Amino acid sequence: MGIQRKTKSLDSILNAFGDAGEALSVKLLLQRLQNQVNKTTVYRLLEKLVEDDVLYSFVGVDGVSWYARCRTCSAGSNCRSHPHFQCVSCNQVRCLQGEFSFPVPSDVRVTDTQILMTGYCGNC
Amino acid sequence: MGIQRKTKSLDSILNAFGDAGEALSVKLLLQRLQNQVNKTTVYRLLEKLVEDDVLYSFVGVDGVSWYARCRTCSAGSNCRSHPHFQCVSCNQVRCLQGEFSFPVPSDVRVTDTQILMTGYCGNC
DNA sequence: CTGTTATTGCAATCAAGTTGCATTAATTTC
DNA sequence: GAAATTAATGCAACTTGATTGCAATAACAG
Repeated sequence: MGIQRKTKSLDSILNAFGDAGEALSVKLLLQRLQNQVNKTTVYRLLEKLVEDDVLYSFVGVDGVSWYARCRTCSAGSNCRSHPHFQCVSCNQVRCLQGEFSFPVPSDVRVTDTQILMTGYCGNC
Repeated sequence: MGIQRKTKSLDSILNAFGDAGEALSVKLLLQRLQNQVNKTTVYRLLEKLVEDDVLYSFVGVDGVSWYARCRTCSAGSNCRSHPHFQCVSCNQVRCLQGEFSFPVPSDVRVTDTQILMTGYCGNC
């Protein structure tokens, strides 16, 4: 159903993401919000924001979901399918640019592609 | 530390995977083993088998781990980095072949790449 | 066969994520 | 601006995938 009302929680969450295109997990987000917003509310708002294409989400190596607002993708384009890098040491996630295409079997219909590279970031 | 003793549980698990290169989650595996092997044991053996490069693992769309023995990759090669397809309807996972390469930022060191395509399989 | 120690099973626990429900607060209508 | 409507919130309880401690069991080396 998407976002319908402009609330304080919504504002806090969007602010937390900033403009850097940084990816956040719910855990990180809650820390950053200093638990001023309830966990359940965060999950629900994130879900709606993804639905509204304001954020997109993907699953990290550890099975945890990450959320980000992509600065390089315009509203309509499918920003769910660009590659991400996650550091196995500090867990930080970074969005990467990049074009790609894959050979796909004829009997499957692909709607989404996730590319997750893992390794060590510059600091680790 | 890897596998050190040949046990019944180990045998059952390896049999469950068969030679088809099919990917299994712990849940599926336990069903297939009809719970003859303890959940904890399954997790521990899977971990060791991945360590020994007998199996490899990756994370599905829902954050659940999947395990598979790849028939197309030889022992030494990095079979962790080939693409997978997961059906969003029946959740089945299929290993795909395919070459790929991506531009990577210079300050990160990539050790692993996961490519997960999602959509609808032939049956769904 | 016996001793060593890897492996196993169980119960308890952890963490991510979800749900039901009563309360609160945006927004609409007048 | 006040009242009514209903989306959004917070809390507690719960679900599920995965992990851990520990005592019992079973590979296997000698």
